[in-house]
Amino acid sequence: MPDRPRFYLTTAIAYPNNKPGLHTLYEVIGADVVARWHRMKGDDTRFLTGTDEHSVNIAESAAAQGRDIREYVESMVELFTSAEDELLIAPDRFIRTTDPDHRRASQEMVRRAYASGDVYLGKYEGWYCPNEGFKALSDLHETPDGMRCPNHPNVTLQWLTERNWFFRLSAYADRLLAHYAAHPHWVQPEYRKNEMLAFIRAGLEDISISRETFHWGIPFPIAENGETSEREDGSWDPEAGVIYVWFDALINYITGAGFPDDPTSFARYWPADLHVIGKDINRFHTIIWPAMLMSAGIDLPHKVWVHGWLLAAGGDRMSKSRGNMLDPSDVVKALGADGARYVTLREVPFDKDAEVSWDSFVRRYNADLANDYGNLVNRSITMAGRYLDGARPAPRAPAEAPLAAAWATALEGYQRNLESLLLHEALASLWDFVGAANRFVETEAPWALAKAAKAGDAGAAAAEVRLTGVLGDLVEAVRLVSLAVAPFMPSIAPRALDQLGYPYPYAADGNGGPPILDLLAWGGAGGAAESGRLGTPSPLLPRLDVETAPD
RNA sequence: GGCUGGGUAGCUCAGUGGUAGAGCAAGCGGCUCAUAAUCGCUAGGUCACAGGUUCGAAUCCUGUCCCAGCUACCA
Repeated sequence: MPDRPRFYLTTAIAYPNNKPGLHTLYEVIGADVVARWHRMKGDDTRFLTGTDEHSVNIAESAAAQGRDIREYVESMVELFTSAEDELLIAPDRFIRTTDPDHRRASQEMVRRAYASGDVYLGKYEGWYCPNEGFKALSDLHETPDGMRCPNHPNVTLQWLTERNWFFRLSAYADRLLAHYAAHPHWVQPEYRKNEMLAFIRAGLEDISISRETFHWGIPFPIAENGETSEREDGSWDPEAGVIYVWFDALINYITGAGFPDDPTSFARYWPADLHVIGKDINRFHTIIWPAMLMSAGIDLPHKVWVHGWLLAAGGDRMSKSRGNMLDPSDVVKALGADGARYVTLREVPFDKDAEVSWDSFVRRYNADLANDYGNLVNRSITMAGRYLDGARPAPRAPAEAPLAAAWATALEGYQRNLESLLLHEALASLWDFVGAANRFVETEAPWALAKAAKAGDAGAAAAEVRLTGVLGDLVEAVRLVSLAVAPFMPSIAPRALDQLGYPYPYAADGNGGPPILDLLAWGGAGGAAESGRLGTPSPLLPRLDVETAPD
């Protein structure tokens, strides 16, 4: 379907060293919502998540456990794919840097940079921890006894020099600044862009892009003499070393689009519309990565969105070692996958950090999902079913339905905020409408109308008409909200539609079905709207006991 | 240390010169369709602190205190 707009988005690939916490998955949940929204809009959507599996630390962790690296990595990656499954994350591809096509992509990018004259042989010098390898200066402490690594305070560090390939990042400062000037919104939020601009203006140094002290990585494709390091039997000369981190990890975004094996796919999906990343890797994505692409003659992604973090009480960063992280499995167990997705994205603004806690999640779930939305669905279907004998009432025309105007406002805000990645604001817009629908019930008091309709007096017929109209509007409101929120709550949406007696036209990942904006018009249920019967009401999002907590 | 952003109701935050706002949590009342739900009302703030400009400052200026981010090779 070449006519459909395409939308390609990615998350940062995860480093599979531990079972992921909810703070790690936050980015993937947010990106999954965006992907589902585009799929439901009818865009040809490609969504990439994955794992970054090469590093000396991974190799050493495997060795420490006496396990084969590949077997070890398989087991670690499984933790990530199963966590994504639990949270209903639906990537079109889960890319692994150990995938064969990724190796080819990474090597091709090195070759291109070399061909552009941006790769040269030099020396990397730095503090070397015998237990851990080269250490960044920022990770070390200076003590009276010399430099020490925090993980091994009793080990004396050595200053070592290693032969290394370098990438001429320093040559790209002006071109990067020009790109920032020509595309003022390409890094968002704004303050994240400004940090990078300040960094570029301060001057860029070249970066090393190979290592010869460890071998768990993609073979560096170029030998010292500038020829290929591939040998006649197809193996790679270990003397050439391996590609170091950024020319490996960052490449995944183009591998995932089809580079270099599938030029047709690559032309279709690249440049990416959106990279969603965390603030800790901003520099790599908005300085190094664009320079690498420029060197290779490849267009730059349209937008990089830098999100913040979930913080523990007191503003501490979450981590396994601090013991303050939320286990996604616990949250899913308590709130359901839909509830976990909703509260995470509602409690944490997608452009800032926020403190979260088990209590704040439960409070948000109960207030928004159980009380406001879930109860609205339940009371609406119960009343319509009881007062109209199960026939689904049709909504009134927009001009006669007070809720239709409120919906237009809500949908506009929802869509605008969703498209600009303010996911928390998008939900707030939708929930304004949920509030309006609950107030509408109080104002119209369908139970009183139902009584009047049965009174058998002069007003009964009018009351009957009004009752049907009110309930029709209400049922329509529930349909609209439930469908609109589907990117956030992908398994609740079809259940809500089913209780309303509507079919759910989308696949589990949001593909297929008509463009969602058609269905989100007031009265826009299409052929399915014309007649039908209501399903059986059943609480979708049961209220939680506030005492519920893990452990 | 330098640069940037921020400190407003119990909690999370909006509010950039003109009588302090929202949501949640709390209290009271109404209603009964509903998941002890929902609707309405109430309470609660010397807007970090100290000066200054102004008829008037949460909002502008100066200083102080506190917090966060950035300040290059970790995945």
